[in-house]
Amino acid sequence: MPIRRLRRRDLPVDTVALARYLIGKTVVHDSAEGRLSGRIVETEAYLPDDAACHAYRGPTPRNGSLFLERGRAYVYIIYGRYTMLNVAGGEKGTGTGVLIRALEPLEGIDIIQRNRAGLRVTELTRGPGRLAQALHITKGHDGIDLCFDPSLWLGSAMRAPGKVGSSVRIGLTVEAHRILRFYERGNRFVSGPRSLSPA
DNA sequence: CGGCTGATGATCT
DNA sequence: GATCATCAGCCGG
Repeated sequence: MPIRRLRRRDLPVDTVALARYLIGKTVVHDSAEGRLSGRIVETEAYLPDDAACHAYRGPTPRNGSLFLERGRAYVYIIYGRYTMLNVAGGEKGTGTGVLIRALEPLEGIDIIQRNRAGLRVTELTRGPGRLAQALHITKGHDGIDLCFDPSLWLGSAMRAPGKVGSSVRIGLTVEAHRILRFYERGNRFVSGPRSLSPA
């Protein structure tokens, strides 16, 4: 299966549908060191009526990318050190998106490991902070168009996704009951406690 | 494996 | 000044 760039019209407008759609798809970073890529195995949806969504209280300098057309990257830093990659969703101006929570490494694992000595392969891209570090994604990518950017982009599935499970989202203190997290069942690169992600 | 905790700085009020 | 869409390290079972 050759990889193909996802077009904007491929992306479902509904954010929950987008979060499910992205399972199995590919994140590609054609970096100066070579191609770094991974298969998306876990996502979370953040909705307009959702107090956990960064856009919930309206636009600010940080969250502006969530209000762009779907397929734009929303990249921000949490806890002063971890970078989070999101895909903006919905119609332009809505303020909604999907957090990429875990990847299965595809290409560039040697480059990734060179910078993360001592970490097991399964730890490299398990979790949103880790995957951004592994693929060398930085706040400089905030706002770029993942449907057109030459360096960071979304690709078609290299392998068809397995069954998709769902659960509450991880790490939230508000809206903690909503079932808006999606993951590929049985995939060992999925983050969080095993009890949240039954095969 | 699961649970707990401290680190750490950008962001917003 | 408070709040975090997290993680690594450490400990117990």
